[in-house]
Amino acid sequence: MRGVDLAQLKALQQQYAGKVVQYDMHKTFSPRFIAGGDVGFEAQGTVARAAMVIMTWPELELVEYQVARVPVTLTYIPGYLSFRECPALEAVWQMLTIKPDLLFIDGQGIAHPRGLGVASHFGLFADIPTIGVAKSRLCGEYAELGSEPGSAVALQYQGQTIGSVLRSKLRCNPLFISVGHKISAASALAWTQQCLRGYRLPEPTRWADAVASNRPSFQRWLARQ
DNA sequence: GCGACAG
DNA sequence: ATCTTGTCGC
Repeated sequence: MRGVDLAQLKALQQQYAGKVVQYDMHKTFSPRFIAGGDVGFEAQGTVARAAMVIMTWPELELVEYQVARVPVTLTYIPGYLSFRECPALEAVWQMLTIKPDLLFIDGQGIAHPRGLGVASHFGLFADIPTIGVAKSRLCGEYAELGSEPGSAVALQYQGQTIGSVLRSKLRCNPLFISVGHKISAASALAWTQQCLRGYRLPEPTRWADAVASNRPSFQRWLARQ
């Protein structure tokens, strides 16, 4: 699962990062469908399992989900996650009957050493607005965060603000929100907050994770269908 | 050289 | 990410 030249992937990241759009293409857009994407692994890490869920806005009701399994081509290397997960995400994306207007991806967007986390990389591929929602930090520094849900501080890296650190839920570790593609930093944070429903993760990401891991919450949803 | 390091 | 039971705190 190696055989690849990291210097070459690094050059690709620098090239792709220059194509990322960090502002709202449609200032007043009101999405009809919002999606969530997540990737898990099985068979001792040799197979990537990507899940994507489609939810209505503003109800945030699950209306479609798909799962794709693809052979892994690269081991996990911090900073190169997108090359490991994008093939599987691209596979589920093709399976979707409904294409979303906005997509949340589990992982960093531009909050990456070279500005190309998986949310940005996949956003360029799908060519739609994407937001990166990571459960931990890859790079950057940030000031102490308030304990109240909703409090947020800037994530800075080399003198630049690359994202926000958001306390989405009381007594829970914060989320690292960043622009994926075709959206502004302010919108990325605002849409994340608008998709919160009492849990640490915004609904799209939470359900994508539930589907990818076949969690009880998803099983109950299936039974009610 | 040493420590950090999305999922 | 994944392997996995109980357990501490609200």
